[in-house]
This record gives sequence, C-alpha cells and structure tokens, in this order.
Amino acid sequence: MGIEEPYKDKKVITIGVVRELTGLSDRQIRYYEERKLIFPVRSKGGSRKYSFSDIEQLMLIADKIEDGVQTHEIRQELAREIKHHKADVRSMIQGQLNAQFGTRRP
Amino acid sequence: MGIEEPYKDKKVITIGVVRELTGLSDRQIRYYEERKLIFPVRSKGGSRKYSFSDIEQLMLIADKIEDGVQTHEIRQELAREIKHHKADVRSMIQGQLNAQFGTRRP
DNA sequence: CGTGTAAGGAATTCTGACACG
DNA sequence: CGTGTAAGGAATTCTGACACG
Repeated sequence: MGIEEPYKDKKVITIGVVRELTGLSDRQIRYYEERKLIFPVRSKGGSRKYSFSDIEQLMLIADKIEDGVQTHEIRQELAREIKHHKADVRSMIQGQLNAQFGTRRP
Repeated sequence: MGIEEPYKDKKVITIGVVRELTGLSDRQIRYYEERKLIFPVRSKGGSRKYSFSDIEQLMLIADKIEDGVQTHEIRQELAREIKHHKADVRSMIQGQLNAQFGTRRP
C-alpha cells in the first residue's frame, strides 16, 4: 500500500472547470460548500480551487441529492466515512508495528 | 505496465495556478507556448488550461533555459523524445504480440 | 430545502506592442 | 533571444439577496 496519484488531492481547479466536469451549476457547487460537504481552498484573490477528489466527491453528492437525500444527511455519512478511514489508518499502522516488532506479549 | 495517474494529463489548470506552481511569469509560460514547447488547451472563453504534466514539462524547460539552452534546441530535444517514445510503444506492442502468438518464424 | 437569477464589483486572463539587449 | 511592462477589453468569479416551493 504505497503513495499513489500525487495529483488527485491538489486543489488547483477553478469552479468553471468543475462546472464543466461535473455538469453541476456554480450555484450548486457553492451551496454544497455552504452545507459543509466540500472544502475548496481559496486563491489570493478569493477564487475557489478544487481537486480531482473534490470533483469525484461532488458527483457522489449529486447522485445522492438526486435520490432525495438531504445535505445534512450526506454530511453525516461523510463524517462516518472519515471516522472509519481514521480507524483503518490506525489499524494499518498497528499492523505495521506488529510486523516490525512482533505482537506485544508479556 | 498498466494505466496510472489518470489525472496527470487532464488539462484543467489555469495559468494563474501554473504561475504559482512553477514560479514562472505568465509572460514566460505564454512565450514557451509560442515557441511550441508546451500545448495548453483553450476554454470556451479563450483561457489556457494546463495539465500537471505540462507543469512538470515547464519546470524542465525553465531549467534548460537557465542553462542557456535556446528554445529551438529544447524543441528539437522534445521532438527526439517523442520519437523515442513512439518507438518504445511500438516495440512494447510487438512484444505483447509475440507473447500472445509466438515469434513469427516461417 | 435546493436552486435559478439579476446586480455590481473585483480578480483573472487575453492580445498586440514597445522596450531592452 | 527571452522577458518585463502598460493598455484596453473580455471572460471569470465573488457575495448577498430575492424568488419559488
């Protein structure tokens, strides 16, 4: 499990390109940010910059919205995913430690 | 040898971000395009869009310029690289064909 | 709740040209 | 040759608000 796709998470894409790539309106894209579903960074001048991950995330969000899921529900799902992801990272690190030093057994 | 880094070649980055990421001026970036060293695509409105590959390419170009290499020389080097790359692809495909069907031997 | 829209302003980018060397 | 710059215009993005439902 190595480091891959170094570009996927770099926030370098303007909202216009995101609009084209996702098919969403800027209004929608900005609204999902307002509802804490997506977190672009800002350029010096104040314009939003998104990553490819953000674009994928937006397409997932759009699917759920279409299915009638409300933004606050989506936000909760996201929180759960992050929690699980953190747990995964924790257990992976634990696994590496065990592999290196053996399982602790007093 | 599979398909990797699906984002590396997507032309989605505006010149302002390229300027920040490379440290070059827009003048320089546009000039290298004029000299056929880099090939951004255009948005509907006419603004340039670059890929991460383009950014890496620009940094290589900048290094060579600093070393006193002229743009037309760099362009020739690029042409050679493309030629070699095409030869590599050709021999790789040939290798796959041989692996699949055996070397032709009448 | 989620989205469209008109409004006004600010930041971004574009081209062609002049300058220096 | 490679790059800076001032000029004027066009495309892009921003925010806050009103509207509908």
